[in-house]
Amino acid sequence: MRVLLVEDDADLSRQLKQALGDAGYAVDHAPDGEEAHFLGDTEPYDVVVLDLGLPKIDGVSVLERWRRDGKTTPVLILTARGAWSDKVSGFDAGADDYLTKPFHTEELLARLRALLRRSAGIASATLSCGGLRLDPKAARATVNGEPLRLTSLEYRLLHYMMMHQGRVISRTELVEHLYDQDFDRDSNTIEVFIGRLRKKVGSERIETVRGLGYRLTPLAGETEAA
Amino acid sequence: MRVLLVEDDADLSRQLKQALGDAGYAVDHAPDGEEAHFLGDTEPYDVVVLDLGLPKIDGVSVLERWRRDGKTTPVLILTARGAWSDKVSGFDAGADDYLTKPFHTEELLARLRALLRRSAGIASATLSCGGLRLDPKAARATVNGEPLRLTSLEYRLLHYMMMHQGRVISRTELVEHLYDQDFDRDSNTIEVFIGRLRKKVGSERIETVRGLGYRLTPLAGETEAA
DNA sequence: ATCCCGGCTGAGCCCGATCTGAACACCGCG
DNA sequence: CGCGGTGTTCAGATCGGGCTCAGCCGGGAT
Repeated sequence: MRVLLVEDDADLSRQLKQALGDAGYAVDHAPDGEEAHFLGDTEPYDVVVLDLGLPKIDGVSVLERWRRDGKTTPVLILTARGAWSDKVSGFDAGADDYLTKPFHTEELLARLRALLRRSAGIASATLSCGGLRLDPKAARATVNGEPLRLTSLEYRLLHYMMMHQGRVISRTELVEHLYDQDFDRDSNTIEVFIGRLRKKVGSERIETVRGLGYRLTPLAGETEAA
Repeated sequence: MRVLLVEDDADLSRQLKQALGDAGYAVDHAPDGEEAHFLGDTEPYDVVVLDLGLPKIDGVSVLERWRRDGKTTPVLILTARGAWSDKVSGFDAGADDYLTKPFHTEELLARLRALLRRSAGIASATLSCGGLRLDPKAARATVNGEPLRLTSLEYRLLHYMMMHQGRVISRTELVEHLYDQDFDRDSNTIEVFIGRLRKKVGSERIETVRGLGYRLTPLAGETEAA
């Protein structure tokens, strides 16, 4: 999952970037509204954390522009304590959730998980695909109850695929959502990781669709229990 | 589906051509307005991606000429960031959608899908013909709920036929929409693929109209559920 | 009844897409 | 500085699918 963090305070930015990274997100940071608008326009984020008090262009305007342009990416806004009106205008502009500063990092992470879940149209907190389970909160995955030992990238790959199971996902799309901005395009890393993941979750669960990408599906005999 | 990509920047062209190809389109590329106008006039594209900043003849003029000549092919224009006026004149000239550079490939693909869907006058995201279903987003087709295992060309063929079901489609038309410019005309590939497709979806669904082409129809007993 | 022509089909070639094992580069750590 | 664990690169092996070919079939015209 890839997140855009829009925050001008350097300390807080550093801290959040660290926390989000630890939580397994690929993070891009924009220190002002201009940069934020540009990045949001350019890169395919899964979710945005947007501070409303920003230099150059303020947060609400950025959000309004994105929505006017038809972007539906879920956005969580950060407001100062007591800045009630900010919160309202933020929602009017199309925010999906908010958090007032100061807040606990944990809470931010929890809300982000909820947003991602909602945006993927998934109800329950843990993702499942046949005998495969993934709990974003604990960053833990199991096959038929057996815990899986996944590396960070393997986990992120699986997470993304589970959020988009049933549909073909191109290598390009994977690269764009697993890594932040600068990444060498023509590399076969994704293929290698798909291979490694297959060894761990069972090859049959990840189907390759020649010329298009990969698709995660429950095994033939498995019933899909939501 | 066949798309004309009009873009002068060599790097971007290569990248987009790749991405569009990956997404299953047959792509022709025109590096300048003259070539664009010629190709658009000559070949039957399903959709056009048109950069407005072009050498020789500029994009807006090309678009204007096409529209004046009565072409209704959906056109998506690419504009430079902040080139507000370009976007406006593009719309005035008859563009169906726009995207400002730089943009994300996925978004381009999504918009193209939307355009194609709109242009075929089909509301739902999935095409259906009796017990046959095709979901372009997931790149997946089913017969009576059973998923079909289709190769890339089989899928494209079926996709095109479903978008024009009920009508006779000539081999020539198929060739023109499934392949890019240079394709050996007197080849029986289409027949071969029609054959393969019949084996997978049921021969009766694809009727041969001798001397004219093929027609995709629901089976006799099937009611067409939209 | 035969012939002709368009259409159908099975087999097989060939190339590029994909996979895979192993080596290499990094990094944090003791 | 050596080590374990990760991510990335590389090169060769493998595999699948698009295309061609040659021969068969069936309908309509003569």
